[in-house]
Amino acid sequence: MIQRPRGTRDFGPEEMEKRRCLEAIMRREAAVFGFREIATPIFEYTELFTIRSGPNIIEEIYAFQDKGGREIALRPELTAPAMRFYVNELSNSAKPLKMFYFGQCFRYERPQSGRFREFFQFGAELISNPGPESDAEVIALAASIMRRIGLKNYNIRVGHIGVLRNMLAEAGVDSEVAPLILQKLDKKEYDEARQRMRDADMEEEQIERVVDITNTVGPIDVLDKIEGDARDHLLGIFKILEAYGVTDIEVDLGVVRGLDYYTGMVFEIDAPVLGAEKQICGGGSYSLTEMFGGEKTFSTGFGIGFDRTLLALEKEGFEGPAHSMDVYVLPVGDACRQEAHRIAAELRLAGVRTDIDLMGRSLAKSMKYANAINAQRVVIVGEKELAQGAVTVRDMNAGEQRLVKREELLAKLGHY
RNA sequence: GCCGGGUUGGGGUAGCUUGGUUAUCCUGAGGGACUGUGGAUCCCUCGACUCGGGUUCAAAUCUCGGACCCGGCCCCA
Repeated sequence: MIQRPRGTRDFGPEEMEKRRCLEAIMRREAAVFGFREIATPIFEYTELFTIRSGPNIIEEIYAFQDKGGREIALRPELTAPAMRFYVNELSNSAKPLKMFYFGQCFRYERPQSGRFREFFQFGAELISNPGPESDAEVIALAASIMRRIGLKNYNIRVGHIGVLRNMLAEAGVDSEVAPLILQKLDKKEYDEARQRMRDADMEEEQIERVVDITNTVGPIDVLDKIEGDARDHLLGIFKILEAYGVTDIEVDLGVVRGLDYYTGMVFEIDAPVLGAEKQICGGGSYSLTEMFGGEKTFSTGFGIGFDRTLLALEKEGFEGPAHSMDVYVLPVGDACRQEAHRIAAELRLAGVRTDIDLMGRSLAKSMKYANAINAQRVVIVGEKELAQGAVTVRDMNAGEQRLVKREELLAKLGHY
C-alpha cells in the first residue's frame, strides 16, 4: 500500500460536495463585490517568495531545483504570485483592479489541527488608491463572506500598523530595531518587548504607553486614546463599514502582522472554536509591487484559510448539502435494458441527474440501491409498462407511484 | 526541529496490563432467501493487527527504530 505524503489529504465525494459548496459561496460573494477571479501557477521561482518574506522561509516551503537547475518553489501563499502577475501583465488594467483567487498552497511544516502541508486559500486583492474606502471594501468583503457561509462565532479585529510604528519612531527608535520590537508585541511577549524598548533608550513612560496601546481592543471609541493619521484613517474605514452594515468588528491596535510590507490597516479574523490554530483570515494594506520591479502601488487584500474555515463551520454543526439523485432508471429484466438506457439518455440530455442500474440487479435490490443514493424518483421500465407505451414513476419520498406515458415522462417527472 | 499520546477489515471498535487454538462486536460492500417494488429480517461471502528489526518454542500483545495521525511548543507569509 502506498501512503499519502505527510500533511496531505484525500477528499471523498461527501467532503468535496461540502468543500465546493463553501467555495461557491465565497466565489459568489467576491463576484457580488465586483472582484474577478485570477489563477497563477502552482509553482514559481523561489525568489518570488524570498523577496516577500525573507530567505528564512525556504526552510518552511517546498523548494527544490528542477531538471534545468532552476530554483523552484511550490507556492506557500497567493498574494505574492498575484502581485507578480499584476506587475508583469495587469498593471495597465483599469483601476481599481479587483481580483480574487482560490487554490492550494504548500508549506513544509509540521501538520497539526487545521494545519496541513497542502492547504487551500481563498483570497482577494484590491489595487486602488490609499483612501479608507479601499480598505473598507476589502474588510467588507471578508466580513460578508463570514456572514454568508453562516459561521456563527468569529471575531474581526482591525488595527493599523502605523500607530505603533509612529510611536516607536517618535520615541527615536531606529527603523531597523523597530520591527524586532513589533514582532515581540505581536506575540504578546511584553517582557521581552519592554527589554528591547529599554535597549533602544526609550523612557519607561513611553514604553508603558506602547504596551498599553498594543492591548487596546474594543469598539471604535477606544480610538480616543490615540491621535494622528492612523486614527483618522481607521475612523474613516469604520464609518464606511457602518454604511455597509458591517458592525461586528472591533479595533485591535495590537494587530501587527509581523512583516514589513504592511503599510497601514491590518486585520485578522479568528474562530474561537478552533483553539490554538484559530486564525482563519488575515489581511491588510501593503506595498509589494515595487519589490517585484513594478511601480509603487497601493494594494490591500486578505487571505482566508479555507480548510480552517470549513473546520470551524463543521465544529458548529455545518453538514453540507445532502447528496441526492433526481431519477434512478430501473430496468426490469434484460429485455428492457436497451429501452431503459434510451430513457436515461433522454433525461440526461434534458439535464436531469439520472442514474441507471449497471449491475443487472433484481428489482428489490435496485430499489434498495435507489434508496441508498437518495433518488427522488425511480422510473421502472418493465415489459408490463412498455406494452402500454408507458413507464412507472415512483416517488421515493411519498412512496407512491403511477403509470406515465413514455412521451410525457420528462414533463411529468416533477409531479410523478 | 522539540515534548507527549496514538495506529486492529472501507468506517467505528474488543483483545494488549498477565505473549498461547481459527482475532471480538457493530457497520459497510457483494450475493442469496425474493426474476415486479426501497428503508426490515435471516443466511452466505469479502475484508484488518502501520512498516521493519529484536526477544521468544510462540508476538496484535514485550522491545528498538521508521512512517503516518492526534494534542501541545517553535513557526505561522
